[in-house]
Amino acid sequence: MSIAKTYLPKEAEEKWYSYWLDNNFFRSVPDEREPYTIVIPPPNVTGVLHMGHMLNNTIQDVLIRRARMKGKNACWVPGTDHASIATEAKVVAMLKERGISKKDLTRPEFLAYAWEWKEKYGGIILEQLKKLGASCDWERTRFTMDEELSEAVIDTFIHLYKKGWIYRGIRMVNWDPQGKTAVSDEEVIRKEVNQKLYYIKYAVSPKSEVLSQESTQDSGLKTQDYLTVATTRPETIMADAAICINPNDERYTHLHGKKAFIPLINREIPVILDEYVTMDFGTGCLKVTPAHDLNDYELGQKHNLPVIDILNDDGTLNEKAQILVGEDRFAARKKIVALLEEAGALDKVEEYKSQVGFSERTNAVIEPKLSMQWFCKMEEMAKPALDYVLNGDIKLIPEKFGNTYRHWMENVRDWNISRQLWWGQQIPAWYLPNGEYIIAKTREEAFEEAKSLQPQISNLKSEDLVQDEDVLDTWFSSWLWPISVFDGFKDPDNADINYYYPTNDLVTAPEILFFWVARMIMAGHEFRGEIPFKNVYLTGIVRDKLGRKMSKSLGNSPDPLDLIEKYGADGVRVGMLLSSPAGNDLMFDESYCEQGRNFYNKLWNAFRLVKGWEVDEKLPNPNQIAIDWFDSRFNEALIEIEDNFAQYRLSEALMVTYKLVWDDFCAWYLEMIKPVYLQPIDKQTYNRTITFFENILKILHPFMPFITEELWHDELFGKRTTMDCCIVAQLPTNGEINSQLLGNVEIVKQIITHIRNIRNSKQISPKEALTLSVKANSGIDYSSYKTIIARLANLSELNLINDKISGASSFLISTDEFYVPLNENIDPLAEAERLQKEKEYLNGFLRSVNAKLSNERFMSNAKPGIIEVELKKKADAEAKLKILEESLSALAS
RNA sequence: GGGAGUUUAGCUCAGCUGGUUCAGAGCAUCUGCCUUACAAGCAGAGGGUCACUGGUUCGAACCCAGUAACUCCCA
Repeated sequence: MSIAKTYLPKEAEEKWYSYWLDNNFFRSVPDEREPYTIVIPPPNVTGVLHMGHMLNNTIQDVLIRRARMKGKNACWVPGTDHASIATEAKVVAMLKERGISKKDLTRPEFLAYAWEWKEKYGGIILEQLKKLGASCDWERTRFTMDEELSEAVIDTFIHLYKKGWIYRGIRMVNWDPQGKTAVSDEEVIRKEVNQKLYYIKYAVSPKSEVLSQESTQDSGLKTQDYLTVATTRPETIMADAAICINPNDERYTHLHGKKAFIPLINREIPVILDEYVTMDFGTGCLKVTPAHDLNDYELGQKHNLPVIDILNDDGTLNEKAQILVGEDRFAARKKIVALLEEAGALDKVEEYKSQVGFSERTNAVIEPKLSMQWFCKMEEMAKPALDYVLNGDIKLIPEKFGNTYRHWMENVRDWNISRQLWWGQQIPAWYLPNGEYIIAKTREEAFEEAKSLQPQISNLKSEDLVQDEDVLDTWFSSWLWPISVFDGFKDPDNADINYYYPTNDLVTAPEILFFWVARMIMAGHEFRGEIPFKNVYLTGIVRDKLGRKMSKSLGNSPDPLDLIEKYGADGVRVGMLLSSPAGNDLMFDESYCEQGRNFYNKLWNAFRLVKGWEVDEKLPNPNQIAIDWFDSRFNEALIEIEDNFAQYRLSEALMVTYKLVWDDFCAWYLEMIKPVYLQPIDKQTYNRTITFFENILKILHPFMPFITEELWHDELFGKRTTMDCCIVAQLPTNGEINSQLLGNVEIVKQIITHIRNIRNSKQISPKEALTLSVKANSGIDYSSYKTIIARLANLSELNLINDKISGASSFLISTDEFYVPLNENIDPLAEAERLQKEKEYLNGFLRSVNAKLSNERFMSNAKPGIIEVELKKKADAEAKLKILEESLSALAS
C-alpha cells in the first residue's frame, strides 16, 4: 500500500481551495433556490487574524457549508472595516517612522498615505481567512469606505439630520489625548489602577463675607484656617471652580458661605453646598472641576459655575492653568505635588485603588473633555429594535443575552458619532462665514442651499464654505453593512438585496452586541422597514487556559497561521469547535487542535483500511446484521446532528459526528466486517461500506472541508466529474431506524466488553480463543449475533444453553446469563462475593423502588407513565435477583 | 453603588417540562498491549458531598430563600 500513514494537510489544502475557487463553488447569484446568507463581521482592514476571528469564521463557514450542502443558495459576503481610529493610529505611527508628522500634512496628503497603507496591508486578513477554508463569495468583497458604501453613510446622515435625529452639542466626551479624538463609552476600557490620593490644603479666605450669624461665631479661628480636599488629580486644581461640601456635614458648618484659595495660584473660589458629596469619602470636601470630570460638570451646571479648561487636546496644560503650561498632564501631576509640598499645602498622600478609563485603541488614559460633537438620537430607533428581539423576530443565541439587550435598549443614550480624525467619512456639514452650517451631500448643493436660505449674503462664494473637519464614527458605516453590501441604499430595489435580505445568521462577539448588532437592527428598521438578520449567534471570548483574554500585549495568543501549519486547517477548525458552546467563553488550548488532528488522521486510516481491500465477487455476505446496524445508527446520528444544528449547538453536533465516526464506524463497524488479513471481502459488504464512507465524508465536510474533499476524489468512490465535489454534495437524508436492532447491538457490545474484561483481569491473551455459553432468559436470539461476537471477542464457539454452568466465569446482562469457561476454574468464594455485592446493590435499589410504590402520595400524585416505569424497574430487579439467588445456591452446592 | 450571569469528574462542558439504573461526554489519568488501517493507535479501568445552608415536594443537579467565590455590564 502506497498511501502515507498520516494525512498531510498542506498540499491538499492548497489544491482544493484553488479548485473550489476555480470552479466558482463559493459564488452565489440569485436564483430560484432558497437563499442562505451571512454577512461577515468585517474585520479591521489593517488587522491580522487572531483567535477570535478563527472561532468566529470557523462557525460561519460551518454554517454556510452546511446550508450549501442542503441545497440552499449559500452566500457569505466578506469584507473589511476601515476602523478609523485603529487605522489612523497605525498610519500615524508608520509616518512617524518615516519622519513625517501628521501635523505637517494636509488632509488630502494624509489620506493619500492612508489609502496607500490600506492597499498594501488591507487584504492580509482576508487572505488569512482563505487558509482557514472560508468559503466566502470573494467577488462580493466590500470595504466600508468603498465609494458606494461611503455614499450610503453620507445619505444616511442627511436622512437622519432631516428627521431631526442628528444634532450638534457640547458634551463631556471621552477624550483620547493620544489619538486626539473623542471615543465612545463602549471604546473605553475601565481598569482598576493603583493610584495615590492627595490631600491638599486650601486656605479659607479670612475676609469671607459674613452671611450668617453662625459663621461669625466661628471666627475665633484665625487667618490660617484651612480646608482639606482629597483628590487623585492634583494637576487639575487650577481648573477648580468651587469646593463642595454636604450641607448635613456637621464638621464643616463653619465653612458655609465662605471662600477658599486654590493653592499655588491663589484664585478665590466659593464653598458650595450639595448633598451629592459623600461625607465619608476623603475629607468630605470635594473640589469641583467642571471641565475635567463628568460629575463635576453636572454639579457645575447646577450651581452655575464657570468651566475652566486647562488642558490642550494632546493632554498638555494650557495657559489657563497659569503654571506648568505645556507640561503633559502626568508630568504636571508629579511637579505640582512637589510644588504643593514646598508650599506646605500638601497634607498627606494615601494609596488608593480606583477605576481609570483607557482608550481601547491607543491605551491612553481617557480624559473627560468638553467639546462640540455630533450626536444621533437613539430613543426612537431603539424602540422597534427592542421589539424585534422581544417578539422573537430576531433570535439571540444563547437567549440569555436578551436580558442584557433589553437593559441596554431601555437605557439607551444618544450616540456621539463624530470623531476628530481624517480617516473615514467626513461629516457633510458646511459652515458659513457667520458660523451657521448647512447639511448637504456636496459643496455645490450646500452652496445652492446657502444662497436660497440666506440671500442677504450676496457675495458668498462656494469656496467660503468650510466643511466640518470631523469624520463619522466607524460604527456609523458598519451599522449599514447588511444593507450596503448589497447596494441597498444606492439601488433599494435591486435583485441582490431583494433576494438576500434579510440575511439569515449573524455570527459575532457579545462585546459588540450593542454598538454593532443593536444598531444594525435599528438601521434595518429605519432604512428597509425590516430586520437585517434572523438569528444572532454570539460567540464567546477566546481565553487562554488561565481564563485570560487572548491578546497581543499579554503574548498569550498563538498565531492562528502557525496552528494551521502545525495541525492543518481541519484540525484547527475542529479544535475551535470542540471547545465552544454558544455564548460561553472558550478556554482555548492547543490540545484541542491536536484532538482535531488525531481525528482526521483516524479518518485517513479508516480510509486506508477500506482502500486496501480486495473484492471477491463470489463470496456471500456474512455481514448483513452489521450493515443494517450501522445504517440505523447512522440515521439515528443524523437526527441528533440536525437537532443540534437547529439549536446552534455546534460543539455538540461535532461531538455526535466525532463519536459516530470514531466509535461506531471505526471501532465497531469496521472491526465487525474487517476480513482476515489478506483475505478478500464480499462485494455487497464492500459496496455498502463505501456508501457509508461517502456519507460520512458528507456529514464531516462542514467541519473538515479539506480532508473530506481530498478523500472524496479518490477512485475508491468511482470516477468523479469536475463539478462532483464534496463541497456541493447533498447531505444524506434521514432513513429508517431499526431501534430493536440498535438495542440488541448495544447488548452485544456489552457482551464483548465483558469478555474483553475477563481477558484483561485474568491476563488471557487476545489470541487465545474462548467459548461462550448463553442462557437467554429474555427473548433475544443471540445466534444471529454469533459472527459478530465471535470475531470481536475471539470466540471459538458460542452455545445457547438452558442450564447454568458451574465453575465458569460469568456475567449478567439484564436477565440473560453468560458463561465463559476457563482453563482454571474460578474461585467460588470470590465469585460468591461478587454475586453477593451485586445482590446487595439490587436489594437496595429494589427497596427504594418499593418505597415509592408503597407511598400513597407518590401513587396519587405521580403521572401514570412514571408509575409504570417504577413497576417495570421493580419487575426487572426482581427477575435479576432471582437469577442471582440461583447462581449463588449453585455455587454453594 | 445598581443589574445580569456562572459554580456538576483533574480540565472543558452537557444534563431540555423536577421522575428511565441519573449523576453523563470529550480530553487528561491509570493498567495491559508495537493484535499488519491508525502508538496521532487498540483494549480495559478508576474518578463527582452536582459550591454551601436551609426550604418546597411523594420525589431536587434542576424550583425557592440565604451564604460564599468568580465573571460581565452599568454608574
